[in-house]
Amino acid sequence: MATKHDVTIDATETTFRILEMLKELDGAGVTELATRLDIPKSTAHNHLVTLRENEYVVKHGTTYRVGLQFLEFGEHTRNRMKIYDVARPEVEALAEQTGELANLLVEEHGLGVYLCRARGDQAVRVDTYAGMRVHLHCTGLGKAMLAHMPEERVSEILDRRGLEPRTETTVTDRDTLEEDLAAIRERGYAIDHGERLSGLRCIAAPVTDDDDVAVGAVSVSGPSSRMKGERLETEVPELVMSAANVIELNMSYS
Amino acid sequence: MATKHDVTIDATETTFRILEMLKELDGAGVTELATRLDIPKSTAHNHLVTLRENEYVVKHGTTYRVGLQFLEFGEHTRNRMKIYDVARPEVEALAEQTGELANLLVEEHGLGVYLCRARGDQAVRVDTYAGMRVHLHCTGLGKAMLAHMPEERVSEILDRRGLEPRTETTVTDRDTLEEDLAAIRERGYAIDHGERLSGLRCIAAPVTDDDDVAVGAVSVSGPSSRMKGERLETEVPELVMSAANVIELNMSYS
DNA sequence: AACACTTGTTCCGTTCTACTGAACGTATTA
DNA sequence: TAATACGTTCAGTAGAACGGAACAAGTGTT
Repeated sequence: MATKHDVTIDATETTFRILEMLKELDGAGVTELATRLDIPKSTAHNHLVTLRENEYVVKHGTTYRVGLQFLEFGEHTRNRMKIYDVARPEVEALAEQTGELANLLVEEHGLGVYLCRARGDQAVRVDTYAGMRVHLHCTGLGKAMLAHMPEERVSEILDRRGLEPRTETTVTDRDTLEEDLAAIRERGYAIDHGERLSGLRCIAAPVTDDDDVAVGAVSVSGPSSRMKGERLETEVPELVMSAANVIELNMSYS
Repeated sequence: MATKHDVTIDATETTFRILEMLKELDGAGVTELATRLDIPKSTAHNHLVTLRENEYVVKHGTTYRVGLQFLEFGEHTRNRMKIYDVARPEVEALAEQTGELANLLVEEHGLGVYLCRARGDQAVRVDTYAGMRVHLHCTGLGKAMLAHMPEERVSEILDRRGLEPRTETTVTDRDTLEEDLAAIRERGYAIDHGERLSGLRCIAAPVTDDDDVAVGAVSVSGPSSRMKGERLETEVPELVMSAANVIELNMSYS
């Protein structure tokens, strides 16, 4: 009898499995897709034809690729987010003031999603890009947000996404994380000592709504060699918190 | 017997119809979607549940919205395009040199897709954004590309997409367009006298591959008041063409 | 130049599933 | 409290997605 009442639509799911695989492989042919996903060639083919006719996929010769329509989708939804509109200039200002890399993160489905980033003169080259998803527990940005979420939501997220270690400094223990979050609430900003990428320090402040619930976070990150002493303790934190503050104000009044 | 052999998958198509509608409405409830798309509530609901479980859609209270996963998709595919990598710095340089708005366009499914843009100090505020799709015949960028495409491909595109007028200066006649394209080939760049947006002039140069087929185009656009005389005739065209040239070279060798 | 191999595409029968429309539960408003 | 509007659940059925094999088209090899 399988699973009682599963309202989920299989055809749609295989379509997206195909799209994800196409993205991962950066283009592929029918046969390769079919074998990788363990579906008949004809099924893969039908889905690809459907996607192409609706202009979500392009076909160069014999290989199919993900099309740019998704860029339209993504850009469109991002542009309609108020926090993006408001925060972008502040993130750019942060990058310029510090010379480092500045980021904006929001939460979705229990994961962090980078909305935008700006590079200062000295900014490190790291792997982050707009749209990228990360676990919340292993970034300063994520911890800043977790610190300002209802307790039940936090444990719901941690249950679902776990506390996988990424580097040697990643917090993998629930109690330790809880202490960390308390400290963040106390001092107003979060620090990340290479918890996702070793050697990269990150200072992040939450952006909260009127009920003090996080709707996002902004950060400045740079190499440990530069992020230390007075700069790490007061200078950058103050800039980041003030940026978050400006964003909060502009979110309320407009 | 309906339509002989239609391999297209209906479920997938309704899923995307829902997504498009969600995008258009900037979020909606089950009932609203169902009535707008003329499908049963339960159908809409099932699709939405599927989309949410796969994290393509978010649900705030009673309204569903398009999620940020598509941003990931779009950004990812854009970043993997060589022309984007190569052209972005050149587009930024163009914006700085001219103080105006600079753009990069590619073609997909017979439409132009903006890949990136950069704003100079004086840059006008227009509606273009990355991922946006436009008809090729009514922009300088599009005409620059059409001028360097196989004849059959051009007529295929025009047949499919038509020559809809957007402003009073839009070229709507096939022969006139053909003359226009010949002139573009001759002089090396395209001019757009407010053919998509009145008052906006645009100078665009094609980026071609080794076979002289367009793979994209770059442009500078500004208000007619500033784009005239020497600047319109030689200064900006030279900058744009030289940028296109640099991009072509960097595309071949790397 | 013919062959073997791989690719994408087409075909058709069958099973399973996506759709339907009504009923249910729940929240919001009068 | 009643009534409206909403999202959600339910079960039956028509029909569509799937599966496997056959076909076509191209590629590289012998």
